[in-house]
Amino acid sequence: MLGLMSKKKADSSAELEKVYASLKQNHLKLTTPRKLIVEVLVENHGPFSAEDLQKKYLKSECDLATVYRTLTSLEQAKVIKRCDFGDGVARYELVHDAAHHHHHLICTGCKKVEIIDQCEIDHVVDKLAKKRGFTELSHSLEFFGLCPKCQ
Amino acid sequence: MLGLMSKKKADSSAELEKVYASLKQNHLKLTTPRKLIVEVLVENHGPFSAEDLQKKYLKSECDLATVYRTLTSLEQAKVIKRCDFGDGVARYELVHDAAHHHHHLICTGCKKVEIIDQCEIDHVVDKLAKKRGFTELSHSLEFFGLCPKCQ
DNA sequence: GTATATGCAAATCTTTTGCACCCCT
DNA sequence: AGGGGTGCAAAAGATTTGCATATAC
Repeated sequence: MLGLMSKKKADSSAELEKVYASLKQNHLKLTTPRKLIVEVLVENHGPFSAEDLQKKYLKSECDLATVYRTLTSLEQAKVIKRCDFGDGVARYELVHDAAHHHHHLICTGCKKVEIIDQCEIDHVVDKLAKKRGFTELSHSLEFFGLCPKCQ
Repeated sequence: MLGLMSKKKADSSAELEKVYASLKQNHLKLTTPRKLIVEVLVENHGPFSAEDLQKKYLKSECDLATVYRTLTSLEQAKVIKRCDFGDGVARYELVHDAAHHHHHLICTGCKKVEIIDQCEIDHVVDKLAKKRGFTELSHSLEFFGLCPKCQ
């Protein structure tokens, strides 16, 4: 159906190209470390901390300082967004289109992360934007609890 | 109407007593540093970081390490809750009753914090709790944007 | 060729911890 | 009296920065 490519692979490639285009728009050079990091973020479901990325996926291929600098650049380019799990560690994940907007449910016991798809917060955000004259609105919403196994 | 006390003062006293009761329930001693910190949290609208509290309200009256330890204890006793503004600093504010549940709208320019009262997230949380078998549910929700002045 | 990005090491910032002493209960 | 709480100093963990070198455009 999709020729030689699986559906998932095709999605990744398309996503990758979109990200590369964003980098170009933001005058960010397409370097090897950046390509590596973007690839991990596109192909895996995060969110990931800088250390996650470095230790699990990049090893010696990329310096930790570079990971931090790249994450900062990608966030400014709005390619990734930051998530706070309340533990003092910054985590990031890819921003997909509005349809893929989601939040997380983190078990405070085993730290497992589940995805929350249906969420009507966006309406609230829109109302706010109008009422208070704010622009560039965004929000951060995370749920915490004890999963069945950890109770 | 309220005798010698203003309405606000009376509220603070009542709130203070509630917090002291919580401390007792959690086997936490009522020490001078704790009383100072709780008083600030009850009488001022946060959220505050450990450094905010120490530099602005406590000065040399209480060591920074003690502020951190006290905030941790108060959070475990569910007297205060943590807020993440996405800058790597932990901030805390008093937990009032469910009726006073609220969130924040933080200007990414001037860092001013506004209060968001009307928010229907709690329904979503309840639905989640039932659907996925999680207990001890809580959530963190913060809004970010550029305020009219900073645009 | 030139501006930008990287690696490495050192610095910074936030938060935690060890330990001797102090003070609530 | 006794155990938790505090101050002080040192450690730990996350993130940032300076600088010389390397690389994308």
